[in-house]
Amino acid sequence: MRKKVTIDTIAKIAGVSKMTVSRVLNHPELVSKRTLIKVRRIIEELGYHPRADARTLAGGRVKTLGFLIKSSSEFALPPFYNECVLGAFKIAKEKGYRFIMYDLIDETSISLLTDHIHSHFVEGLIIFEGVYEETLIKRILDSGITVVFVGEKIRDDFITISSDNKNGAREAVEYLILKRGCKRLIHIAGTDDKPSCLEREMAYLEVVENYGVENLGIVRTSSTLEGGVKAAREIIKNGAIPDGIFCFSDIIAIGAMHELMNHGFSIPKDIKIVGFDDIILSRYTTPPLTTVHQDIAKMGELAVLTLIQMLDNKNEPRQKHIVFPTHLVIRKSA
Amino acid sequence: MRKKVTIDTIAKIAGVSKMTVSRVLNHPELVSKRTLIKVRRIIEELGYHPRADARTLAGGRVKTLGFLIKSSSEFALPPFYNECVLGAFKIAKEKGYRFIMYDLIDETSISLLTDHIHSHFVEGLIIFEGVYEETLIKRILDSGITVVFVGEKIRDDFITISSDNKNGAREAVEYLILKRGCKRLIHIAGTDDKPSCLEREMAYLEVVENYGVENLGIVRTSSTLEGGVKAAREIIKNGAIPDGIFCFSDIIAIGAMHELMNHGFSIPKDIKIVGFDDIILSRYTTPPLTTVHQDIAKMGELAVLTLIQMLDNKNEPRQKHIVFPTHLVIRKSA
DNA sequence: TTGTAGGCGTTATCAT
DNA sequence: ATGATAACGCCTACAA
Repeated sequence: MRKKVTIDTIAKIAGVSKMTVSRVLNHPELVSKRTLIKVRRIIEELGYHPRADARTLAGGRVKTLGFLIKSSSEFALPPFYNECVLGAFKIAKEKGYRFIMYDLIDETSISLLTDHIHSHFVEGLIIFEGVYEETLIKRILDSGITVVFVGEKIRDDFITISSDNKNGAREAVEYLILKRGCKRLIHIAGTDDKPSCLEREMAYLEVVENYGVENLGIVRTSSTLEGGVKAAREIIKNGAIPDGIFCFSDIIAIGAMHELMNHGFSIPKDIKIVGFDDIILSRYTTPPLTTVHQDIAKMGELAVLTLIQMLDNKNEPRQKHIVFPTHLVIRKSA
Repeated sequence: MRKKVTIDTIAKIAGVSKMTVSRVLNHPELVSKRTLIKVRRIIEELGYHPRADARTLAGGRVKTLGFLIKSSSEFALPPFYNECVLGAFKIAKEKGYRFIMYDLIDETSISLLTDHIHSHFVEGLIIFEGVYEETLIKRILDSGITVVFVGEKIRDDFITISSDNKNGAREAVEYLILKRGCKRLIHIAGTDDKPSCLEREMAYLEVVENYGVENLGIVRTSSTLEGGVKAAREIIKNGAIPDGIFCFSDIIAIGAMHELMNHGFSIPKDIKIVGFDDIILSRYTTPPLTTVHQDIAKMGELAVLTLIQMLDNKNEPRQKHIVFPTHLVIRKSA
């Protein structure tokens, strides 16, 4: 292991002060062409890397964004986040920002985030749906770090980017009733009291009532494959078999569909199923899933764009709350 | 935003030196009970968080592990990693270590990792299968950071934890031939030249030759759902329809199965399909996927255990290369 | 058990 | 265009 090379090493060899080296790194436009080239060559030769900790301690920037998610028992990165993260990452990279995903599943994990916030190792945060405990959010906001919420409109006073849960759910249930002739419906709902859960559930209830269709009930379950399986079992056990099911999420729908078919039900012949999210996987199930499409990737992209704008210009966008439209994607499950 | 509180703030209020505060944080056993309580209370009251950057700069530890992965076009965290990461995270948490996932998909992303390495923001690295460019690995190893490789035995001189690709693949293909009576086989292989690809492919070739069964060919594709779809299309286009397919990975198998069924083939009736990995998803497809099980979660757990042992005791485990057994899980696709 | 001094590597600020 | 100096917040080493 060769000896450590610091900014001083470079400065000495180049015959300049370390400030000049620092400038080469951070404000090359303030350095003369000749020294710039010389210093850069030496940096290259010695494989010098500035220490980010010394840098942040001294007040420098790191151009790093944080993404707050919450893992499930099945997925370190639950599928719902996937495309949002993918979209966000794409834009971040384009803008020269790096990113870290912070899983907020427990205190150990959270301490990493708080460490990084206080060290200024992250400059801005995107808080995804699913992370919404009041106390945790409060702790984060108290640090004063710049923040954008994605997926849920849970705070009036901060930027949020969400999608039109109500209309999406409405369209799905109406499709089941009007186009597929369903008469006995069930909604598999989430377990949380976050807006997305509530709004989709409410829309379901409204539509069912509107059209005078029978509501066999609402089954609550966690948004996992296994959650879907359990919900399906419960439905089967109860004995009141619906001809249509509207699920809170695709991942639930996939689990439920699997279990239902396992028990000999044919989909969509016996039971029609509609999901919500339109995750990538939904195109590859058998039958492919009919679902409410959210443009999750675009939401991620916009979130990053907004965040970077706030960071670079230190101003807020005029519109605090953006709501993306949704639309039904009809495949084979309903 | 309240004024920033540093170790000095606490020290002054507590009427002690900042070293005592530092000790309270890092070596509480060296501090008298009374001061300990007093200082802790003040820390709590003011919500003081030590700055991790100042800490690492001064030589402190952060107890953070890094997980090196590579995203795909479809997944920010490809399913293959999922359970390994889940297992690794579990143990890390138990041991009081935090973790960061580093996606090494491009230079911007990589720069984050190198920043963190040089700042000592990560103490040890787990390098997963899929990250294996010579130059990149070399760069990482040159930094001198402690490392464990998981999924591939790509380096003789470092710790690796991998699974028995050869036997797994052999068992899968033999099952297809011996138990399911397949006579015309195809292997959908990966595109990389990493050991797992090579070994599975080689085993396929050997078994096919051994039993004098017809090898319709090897189709290469990327390990994504879409890759599986493309491979299936190619097979269909070529016109030589196999009665059995052995896939490099489950994710490929799921994509291929989907496309094949799309084209009217019945699985397993017309074509039998076997995957590799046994990712969670494989239990939920229709039909559920027959596949070679790797104990990915356990590999992740052991990797972390090993890494922490190396970090804490500064010694290497006696056995440098661990190979986990695999076994065939028979479900419905073959 | 506690305190003092010094340094970790970088950047901001003010000079020149 | 470049340099000197101080400061960032914490920890190690040594001293009391």
